[in-house]
Amino acid sequence: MPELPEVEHLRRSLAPAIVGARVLAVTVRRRSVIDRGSASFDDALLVGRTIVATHRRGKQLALESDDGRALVIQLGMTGSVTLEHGTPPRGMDARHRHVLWDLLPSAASGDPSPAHRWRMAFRDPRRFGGLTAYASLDELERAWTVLGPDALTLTARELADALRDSRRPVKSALLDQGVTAGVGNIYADESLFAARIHPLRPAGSLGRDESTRLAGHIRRILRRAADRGGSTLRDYRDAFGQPGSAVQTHQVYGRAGEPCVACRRPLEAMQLGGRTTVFCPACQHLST
DNA sequence: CGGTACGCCTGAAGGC
DNA sequence: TGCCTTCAGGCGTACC
Repeated sequence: MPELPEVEHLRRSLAPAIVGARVLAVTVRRRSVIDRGSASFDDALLVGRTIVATHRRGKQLALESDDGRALVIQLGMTGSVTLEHGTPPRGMDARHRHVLWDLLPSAASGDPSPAHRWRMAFRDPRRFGGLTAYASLDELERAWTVLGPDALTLTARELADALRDSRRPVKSALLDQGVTAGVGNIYADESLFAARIHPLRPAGSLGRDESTRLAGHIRRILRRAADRGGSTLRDYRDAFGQPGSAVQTHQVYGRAGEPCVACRRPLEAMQLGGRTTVFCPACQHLST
């Protein structure tokens, strides 16, 4: 389930290959995954344009074209973007490959013969993800105003400001993309465990030292996971089909009933806002 | 405001 | 082996 580290690693693996590349053509297999606004499919999907940059805010990935358009890719639960040269890798069953771009890398700009073409594929079996087209970077920026500060660079002050005056459980606040963008179920549990804060703690009850500690752990855990290529539970793959290894560093997620790495008592699971939440009832405190 | 539930979707996994 | 149920959860929306 892609969260910020998975999207950031995908961006890093994608960017060197697609920045500078020209979109020669696009194949749309399933129109419903695309929100193109008033644009045509070709315009929305950057046909004929050169990709000049990649951007990311939270879990959203954006491709910027040379005419100032932006295409946002959201992976949802099971989305992936892969780069292929020739035939698609095994396991990429066709019915979930919704959009295919034929790309001509900048290095081959003078020779558009098939030997130099790459194909970028958006695949998403469950279709919780999708593509959204923006006619300008201003429009993209406006859309992103609903997102809080990016979790990878979240400051203690930003987190404290966002949590203040809120009585909802701190984990619910972390999952709110308007509080900070990029934290999902896995890294919310991991960050709260690292900070020794109980998921049910009212967000506004965190002391200054606690919110500072929490912000630090969020940044550190997300950065390390991104550097490890993200958490591959089942679906996640980077642009070249490689899984990430961050799962090995998880201390609570997926470990309910197993001993806490700190105190050896069994980790507990509960439902919070419909999400499975794993925590250590001994190490993570319900009050200051 | 917050919380709860639901719908969207498919595939993996477990029970029988 | 195969059928059925349950679970996974990002995100938008309805409703209390």
